[in-house]
Amino acid sequence: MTPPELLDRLLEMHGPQDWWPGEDAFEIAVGAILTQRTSWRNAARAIENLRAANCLGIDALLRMGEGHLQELLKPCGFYRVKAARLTRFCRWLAAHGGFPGLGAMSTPALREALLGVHGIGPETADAILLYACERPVFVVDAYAYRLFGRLGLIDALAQRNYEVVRRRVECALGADSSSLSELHALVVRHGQTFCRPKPLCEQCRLRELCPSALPAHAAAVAGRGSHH
DNA sequence: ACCCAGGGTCATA
DNA sequence: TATGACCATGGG
Repeated sequence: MTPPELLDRLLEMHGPQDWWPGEDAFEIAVGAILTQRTSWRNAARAIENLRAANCLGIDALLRMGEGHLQELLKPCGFYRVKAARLTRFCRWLAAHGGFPGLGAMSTPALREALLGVHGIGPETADAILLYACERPVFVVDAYAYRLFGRLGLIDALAQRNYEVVRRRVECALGADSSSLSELHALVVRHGQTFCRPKPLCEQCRLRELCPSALPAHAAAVAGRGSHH
């Protein structure tokens, strides 16, 4: 199974996902930082706190005290580190002239610059690049490692290598930001519904994606018959 | 009382 | 290089 085929299958199963949930580029970037190892539900609560406090903007966010910011971020967890990360990102963004100022940078240069901001790692950087800047990069997350690994789409040796997985998908799909954003959104959706950390009986769905995946578990499911 | 969630950094071996 | 600890809240 190739990434384009996977995209087609996931689209059939779940339909278009309409990502990223965010009004503008800045809000999308804020969400990318706040949802680190955190459910979107909780990240959204923190974003709504910022909006209600009229602080969902680069200048307003930089003007408020760190303590106040931490209070608003509490619902999304890790609120002290996330307040610091958000502040550092805003300072960096302001120094580059906001999102319009980023347009002059090439995608590789912009990616390196984002990775240079303390608290922004590969996944957060790529989420900002793809969904806020609409650059053609693929966002690799825990769901992607899990699903790709179970599908045998990536070899076992490279299963935890971010760059290897990212390059593989980007080469297969091409520099098409809409396909790349749709695939990442679908991988998340599929992971939240069917591709759980610990295999459950919904692996029936996984077999639809790749009949040769998980032979042992597939056999167990077949032996038990259909659930649901 | 567990496990999980749209990561990243730091200390240690 | 590769694990483990840590950050912290909310839902199932």
